[in-house]
Amino acid sequence: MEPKINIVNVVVSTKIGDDIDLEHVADVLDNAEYEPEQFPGLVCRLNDPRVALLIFRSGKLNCTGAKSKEEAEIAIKKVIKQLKEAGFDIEEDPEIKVQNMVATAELGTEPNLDRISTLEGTEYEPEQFPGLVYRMEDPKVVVLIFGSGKIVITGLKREEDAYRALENVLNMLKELKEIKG
Amino acid sequence: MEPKINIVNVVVSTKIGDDIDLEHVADVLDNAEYEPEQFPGLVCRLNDPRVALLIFRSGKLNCTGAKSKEEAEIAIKKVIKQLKEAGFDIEEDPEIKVQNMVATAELGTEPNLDRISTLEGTEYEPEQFPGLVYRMEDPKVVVLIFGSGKIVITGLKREEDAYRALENVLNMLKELKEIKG
DNA sequence: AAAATTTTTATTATATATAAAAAATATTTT
DNA sequence: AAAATATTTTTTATATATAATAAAAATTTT
Repeated sequence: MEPKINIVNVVVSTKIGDDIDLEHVADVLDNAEYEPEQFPGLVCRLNDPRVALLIFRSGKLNCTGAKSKEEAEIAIKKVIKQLKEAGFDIEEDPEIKVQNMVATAELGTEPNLDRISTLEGTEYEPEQFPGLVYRMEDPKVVVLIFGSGKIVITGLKREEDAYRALENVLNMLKELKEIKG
Repeated sequence: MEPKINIVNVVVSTKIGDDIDLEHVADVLDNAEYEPEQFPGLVCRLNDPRVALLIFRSGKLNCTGAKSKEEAEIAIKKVIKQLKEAGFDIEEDPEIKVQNMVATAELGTEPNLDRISTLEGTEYEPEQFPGLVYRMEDPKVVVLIFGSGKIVITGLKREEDAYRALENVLNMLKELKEIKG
């Protein structure tokens, strides 16, 4: 039985133009919110795919909330189409880079967080936050481990690293004799 | 369609004896916790029915967490049986009084809490607590109204008052034109 | 004399912590 | 004054606590 990894959030960035008039964009994009004194980026929310896009005056763009890089690309294409139709000078097929992914997984056992917290690279303050924070070196990600056995892996650039990170956590539990080898 | 009321908690009180040695009770009752410097009552938790009983030196007893008066009675009978078997001088069939009931219900609409908060008898401080507090005069209960349309009625002595309280809230919404009359 | 202690229960917003990009502003350190 | 961080926003899973409500009991503290 293969360990199951669920990608729950993908953050990507790209560049769709130069010196974009965000006030103008706010008028032509229907789900746009632009409050420059609060944040320099314009926020645009799509329902399908369900994501949030941040567009900056520089032409740089972030997309958050997608379940895959492909989903983020579809969302970005949608916004590009709308902006081109409104007459903006926009890059049609920009290079999209994954900046972060968040994954969830299950350990299949209920770990003793107090025992794990004796290891290096871990932080565990249950009255501040119920999850143990494990900063892994290779792959360079952060894993949140919960008493339920559920874990959250974040800081991912590639999906395959989620499997390596989960393997590392399982091996760590074996060494702590939390799981039979 | 009849409005649906769910009784989620019933608190009852009774008196099962006089001058009870709680230290002794703590020894013979298996799920008992007795920490007199923390609280003068002995706490006993049952799994079936799932309730908590507080027993006091005076012989007075509270039962919380039951879903009905009958469930509370069954729980109390169970504890009485155990205490009698341990040799305590205990009342076998004491009078049980409902002191409080908590009910939940649904309004069937998502109310505007800000508008309701203009009415007398209401308190609404969303950053302190998300529910609006409505102190009703007749029946004398407190209703918590949430933005989801779910409500909590507490301070109930009789189940029928829950229906009257719900009716009152629905009428109030009609007058505020939150619901079509 | 009044308030806190404990127990139960539904309700739900918010805070807590994690990573990452973007750019503008606000502190902080040099 | 200049350079260097920190905060702002967005998303997402995870899971705790806390906020307020009523009621009884008896003890301690205010």
